[in-house]
Amino acid sequence: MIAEELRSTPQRRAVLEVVQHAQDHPTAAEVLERVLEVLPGVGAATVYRSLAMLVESGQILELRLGPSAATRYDRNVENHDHLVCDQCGRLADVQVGLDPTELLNAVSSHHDFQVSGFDLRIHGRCADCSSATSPRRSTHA
Amino acid sequence: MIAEELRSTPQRRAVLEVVQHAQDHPTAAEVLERVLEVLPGVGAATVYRSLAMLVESGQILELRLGPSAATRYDRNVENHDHLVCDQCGRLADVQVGLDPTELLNAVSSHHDFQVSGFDLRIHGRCADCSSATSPRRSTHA
DNA sequence: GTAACTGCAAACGATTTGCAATCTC
DNA sequence: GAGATTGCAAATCGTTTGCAGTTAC
Repeated sequence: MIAEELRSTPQRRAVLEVVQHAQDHPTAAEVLERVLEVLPGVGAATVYRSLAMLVESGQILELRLGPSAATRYDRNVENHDHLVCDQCGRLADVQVGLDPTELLNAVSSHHDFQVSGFDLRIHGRCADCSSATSPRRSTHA
Repeated sequence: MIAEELRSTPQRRAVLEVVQHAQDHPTAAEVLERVLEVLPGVGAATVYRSLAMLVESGQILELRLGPSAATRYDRNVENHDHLVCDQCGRLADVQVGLDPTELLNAVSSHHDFQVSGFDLRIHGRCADCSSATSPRRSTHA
């Protein structure tokens, strides 16, 4: 029952570094790619394990889109929301500035649910996809 | 360039029926299971294809949670939000009553993004998981 | 009649896991 | 030195795809 200690290894530091410095929302594969530039030889499994650990400890966020799309990771832990293009799957951060603290508290008591946070996804079409003539197939679902 | 017609088949009707009558948020596998009770012999691929089609035509919603969690489907297309238990992955609908129409409009113009809708996910721990002594591993992430 | 749809099985891609060697505390 | 962590490879699992036969319109 003793809490396992979380060790600081070069791999974990590199993964965190990569995600925190990313300007986009990289997939695990992209994170691996970038980590490899700094720490050649790192295994994919290690990256997956590190990402899971960072998500669990709240240092980064994970975002899933369509059924067969890879999970993406987000450095920004500040309250912010996401713009999701349903057409091409592109992801962007937005600051909507919602503060539904009261609502969340209400939900919490009404539903016997311990709220830890929330995530607002705004769906639609990005500029590029809006201009496309007749959208039909979606990348993300 | 002629729009393909969408045919009404017993399989598609069954899939829609199952999702619309579900009280929970079934995965594709669960939908298949239930469809099989009514239409023995249906193939998994058909269920996946039907679900994708229903999502695309806006008749049902799809929800993805953790990295290796199966996509779940939601019959409720009305504006509503979700309670996501980070511990066991359980999902529940909530009516938070947010109406960020103005915010969304602002986002739309600020970001050159055509908003079609939004999805608020409230994370935390459900009653069952809250009572558990020391939560450690998460089902969904 | 014909194009769309189905079921099957194989293919895929993302993620996870088992394990021996290695490294951190 | 003990136990956590790593890298590799194999295993999983959800989802997609190719194709020949079938069906809806």
